[in-house]
Amino acid sequence: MSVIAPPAKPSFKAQMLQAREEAIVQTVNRLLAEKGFDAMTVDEVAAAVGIAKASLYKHFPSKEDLAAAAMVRIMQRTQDMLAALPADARPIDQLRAVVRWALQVQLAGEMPSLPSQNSSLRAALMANRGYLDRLIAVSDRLGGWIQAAQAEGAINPALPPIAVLYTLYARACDPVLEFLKAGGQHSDERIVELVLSTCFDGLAAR
Amino acid sequence: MSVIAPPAKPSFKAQMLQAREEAIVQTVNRLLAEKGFDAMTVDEVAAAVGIAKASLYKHFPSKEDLAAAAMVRIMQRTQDMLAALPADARPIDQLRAVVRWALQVQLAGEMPSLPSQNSSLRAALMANRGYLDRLIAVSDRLGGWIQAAQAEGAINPALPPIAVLYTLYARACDPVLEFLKAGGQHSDERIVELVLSTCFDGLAAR
DNA sequence: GTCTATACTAGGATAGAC
DNA sequence: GTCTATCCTAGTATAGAC
Repeated sequence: MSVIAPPAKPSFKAQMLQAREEAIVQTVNRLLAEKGFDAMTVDEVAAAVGIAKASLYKHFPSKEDLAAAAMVRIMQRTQDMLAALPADARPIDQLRAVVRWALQVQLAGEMPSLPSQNSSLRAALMANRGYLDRLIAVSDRLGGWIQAAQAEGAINPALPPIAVLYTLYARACDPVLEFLKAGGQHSDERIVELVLSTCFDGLAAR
Repeated sequence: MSVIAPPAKPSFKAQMLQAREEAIVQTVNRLLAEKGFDAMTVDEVAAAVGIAKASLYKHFPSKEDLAAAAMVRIMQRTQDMLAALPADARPIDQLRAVVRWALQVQLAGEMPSLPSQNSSLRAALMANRGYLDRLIAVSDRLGGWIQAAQAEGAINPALPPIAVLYTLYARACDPVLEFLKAGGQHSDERIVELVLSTCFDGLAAR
């Protein structure tokens, strides 16, 4: 141990480092949303960030770790978003707000798609404590609202809560948004409301 | 032109050829459902069929053509299924029957996932007449039922028909089924009914 | 920690004999 | 039309100088 006391604030150099890493992760997040893990190449990431590929590997030991960092980031953003919700709203409204936010993130091109079952990314994520902890925290929060909403009859009580949870996650990455946006006939706000409507109210008329 | 008249029936050799190609396409279809286009390798296909990779390329000029053949096949199966529906049912019931069938196909591991926006497969499909024609035919059929169902108030008339159509296509590949199946808590029949319910009736209680 | 240059591998596609 | 053997590109990862 050094006798010199460490500085209370991170050094300028460390701040630069962290800023660079944040820029990298942000780029990866966007590319994951655009093309998915397999189609995204490390060359591409390096070019977009504006550094050499070898430099990337000084920050992250593999492509999987690179992507995992972006996945941790989006889960963290989700947790932050949940924490910022007004605590006194009805559970069903909390859930609608969460889904609305996720749809907006997706339309902004910032929502990485769900890693497919046998992707090497899936294995990396399931071994990543930072990711798993956040995923569980988010799921617990949503699960609480789901059960509360079912108890007060705002969500169909015949549905297993886990099925509702999966449905919400899936809607956050729903390809329908991409299709509707490509059609170009509706504004982003309208697309969000359409998908929200089909998710909570279904296709059938009430 | 030969003076000899061609045989009215395809030769034994031609039948063998077609049978082999059908076996190939069936294998490709299964692998596309399991892993998707990018993760599926041609080596894998060849091994599963039990022939050399070079032989595959005698039948199909590229990996994209291989996959396209499987996509044409699933669209053809869809058309056949539509043709077999009783003509006198209500439009909403026709739509429910189609989605139920698609969900069953997915649970059977025979539904290739939607090709993502920038996949090389997408380009190949959009240049493939056999695929496009079938896609359009199916979409027209479904579109007719959607509008009829809206006219009689069985589907929410506030939804643009195209949004309903995209939603139905997306549900046919919904990752929720995979998740619920992996959970192992529900039978296949129950999973189908759950997803059908969330699709048509939504999450909110009636 | 950044770079240039390179090693290594997976995977799509082809040559050429039979 | 099937095979074995090979080519070639793309893409992950690393070496080594500064």
